[in-house]
Amino acid sequence: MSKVQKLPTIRRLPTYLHRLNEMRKDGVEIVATPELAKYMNLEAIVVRKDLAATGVTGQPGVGYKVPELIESIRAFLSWDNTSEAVLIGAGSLGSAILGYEGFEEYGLRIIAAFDSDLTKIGSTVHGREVFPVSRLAELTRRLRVHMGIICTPAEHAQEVADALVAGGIWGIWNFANVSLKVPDNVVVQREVIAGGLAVLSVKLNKLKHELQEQED
Amino acid sequence: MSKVQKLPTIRRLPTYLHRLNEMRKDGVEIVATPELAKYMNLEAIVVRKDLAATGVTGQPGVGYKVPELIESIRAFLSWDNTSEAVLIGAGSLGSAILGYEGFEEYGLRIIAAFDSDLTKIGSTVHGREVFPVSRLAELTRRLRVHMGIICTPAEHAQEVADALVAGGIWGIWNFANVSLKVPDNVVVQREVIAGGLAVLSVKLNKLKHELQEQED
DNA sequence: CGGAATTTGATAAAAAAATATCTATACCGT
DNA sequence: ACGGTATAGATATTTTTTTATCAAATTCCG
Repeated sequence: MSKVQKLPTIRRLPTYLHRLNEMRKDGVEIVATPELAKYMNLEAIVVRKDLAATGVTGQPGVGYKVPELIESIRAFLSWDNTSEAVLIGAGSLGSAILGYEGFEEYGLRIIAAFDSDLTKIGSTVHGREVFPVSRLAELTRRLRVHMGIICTPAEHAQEVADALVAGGIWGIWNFANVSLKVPDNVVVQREVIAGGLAVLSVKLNKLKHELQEQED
Repeated sequence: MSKVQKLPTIRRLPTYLHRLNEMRKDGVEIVATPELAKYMNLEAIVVRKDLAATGVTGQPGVGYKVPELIESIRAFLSWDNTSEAVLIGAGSLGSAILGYEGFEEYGLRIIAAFDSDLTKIGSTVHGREVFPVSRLAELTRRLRVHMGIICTPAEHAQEVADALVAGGIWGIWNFANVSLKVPDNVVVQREVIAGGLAVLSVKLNKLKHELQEQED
């Protein structure tokens, strides 16, 4: 399985997309890189390169057409066709994700939730029915869902992943703080929230040191 | 304000740290890079470089001492002294973050929550009292807190950021889907959850194409 | 209508990150 | 004790990402 290129660009694309959707709603038809760059806290040339990576072209001296940009980014990320997912673990994090309405913008629809807590089963969370995890593999297969979002405690994440694999899953978005073992033909994206905290910590420390130097 | 180096390394460090803490709890005293690499789904040499960046040294032919590694990573990230934070927006995402017990491991203690919902004020969420946002600037200053975690809807994030800045904040961890305007002496780390989804989408698509090629 | 300012896109350069190679050190089993 | 295997660390190389430079296209303003 070969490697995905332009990782940093890919990570930035959803943010452009979100801003562009806002602009379109506001009736903006043309946008130039300096404006997006300012929004993103990036250099304009980074933005230009990112947009070019998706295949659009702009008009020199003018900018890019907002609708074209949106389409190009969505196509590049394969977000032009909504894909369906199941979510496992309807605790506080799972509920937060189920309640987040922005995912439609990102081509994702969560169609069902699973939990091991018997009191939750049969209820709905943000409009999705909660099923018992014992039915996860079966329903994943029957619903022909290709993505699973794991929001369980770390200690149950591997069994959930196994069930998803048994159900024929293609991709797993893993919010549990563990490394999952899956076959080669399944893609896992592990979300490590503390990664951002680490970056913030280092930036803060750097700032602190710079201020101290100024005092000298 | 100069740039932070070794970003990818910094983002990986919390994951090493988490695993190392588990190992220590299990009584493991020595660890070698191949093992960590397997856990991280990385090449061993990446791990060795990452660890070296924090300043530790290992024993050729043996590995690293687990406690030393932990200390080195924590010191590098300034996580050896717990720092305090306030959280704004006690909705589902805010609650999820308040309920996450792993942050102590990452040197972070959330000491208070704020919300604009009058029915929440005075109650506690996962052990933290909820204060009205109107008191955010005042309490931030009085509590001498240096980090704010924004979990409000996007439309209120800027006013919250302004209040934090007024309260003398140093760093903001922003989970709202907007770009915040803050003075130069305040660091913002924006968490874009959809970035991970974008990476997953691209990987999935790549996999799909590779499978199709094999069929030919 | 003309010149200044803006912006894209192409090309080139620099910086950062990942990967490879090699050497010295330690362990393990015999 | 010895030879095979495993590992860290130093150095070098390659790849990826970011940044710079410049020409061509467009707009705006006088």
